Amino acid sequence: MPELPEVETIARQLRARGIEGRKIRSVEVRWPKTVEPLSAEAFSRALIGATITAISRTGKWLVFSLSTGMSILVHLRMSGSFSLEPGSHDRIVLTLSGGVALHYRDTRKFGRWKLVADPAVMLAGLGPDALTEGFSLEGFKTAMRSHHRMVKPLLLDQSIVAGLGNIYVDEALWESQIHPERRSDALSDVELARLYRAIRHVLETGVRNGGTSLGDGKTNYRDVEGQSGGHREKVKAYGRTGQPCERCGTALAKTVVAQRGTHFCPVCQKPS
DNA sequence: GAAGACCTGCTA
DNA sequence: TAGCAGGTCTTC
Repeated sequence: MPELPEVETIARQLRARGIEGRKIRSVEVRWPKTVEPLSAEAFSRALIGATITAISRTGKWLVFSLSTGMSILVHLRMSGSFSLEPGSHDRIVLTLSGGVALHYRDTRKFGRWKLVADPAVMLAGLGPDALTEGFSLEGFKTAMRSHHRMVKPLLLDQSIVAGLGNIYVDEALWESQIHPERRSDALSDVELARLYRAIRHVLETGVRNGGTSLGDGKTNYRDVEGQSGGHREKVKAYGRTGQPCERCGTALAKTVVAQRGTHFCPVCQKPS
């Protein structure tokens, strides 16, 4: 569930809650498959005594830098979240100095924690993070034109741009009025520029609003404070099937593109 | 490309 | 009860 804005919100909140600078006193791995590539025991041993020196984000990855020189890369996948309070579905619990406990919660158990010596190696397969300088209009145009693929699955491909997921891709395509099944190399200069701006805009707006969560069930995205994110009212396309397009009033449609639910305006976002 | 795997829980 | 979910990887 979490995409770039949700992961960024979590990183900021963990920093604001003073997780940086704390020492790891104990580690409880309740779902061993969450941890890679070590066994739960070896993983725990490697963490105990280390201090979390910094928390950052690249694409959808959270990076915990440790005083040992190692880093923990955390990918939340579909249902991962963090809390300072215990809850159901806690898969890893870190007890930190100062009486703080960090609870990693993950209902569906898809999330992964990787202990690595050099995060750059793991993150090397990613394209530029969508909210950094490295994500340039020229680079984006080149990447899109070097493939002959439908634009939606290409935007979901983290090696092109890192950070987009199903919600924000639908939002960016709606905003730039591009049909999700258009071929990436058939987009005009103007369309690519519009898409580039839309990507940055929807992600920045998502971050500003603290992320997006639809519905109310507990499988939805939650930030560190347990909140569902204020961006849900701002969504223009995702999950709005049958509701009027804010530009033209046409009922928004839902289809499946590359096995992903896809929301779009059949009038504003014309195929080919 | 598509389909299955990895998982659980909510909705229709 | 079947179908669906914000992600990614593997195997056709």
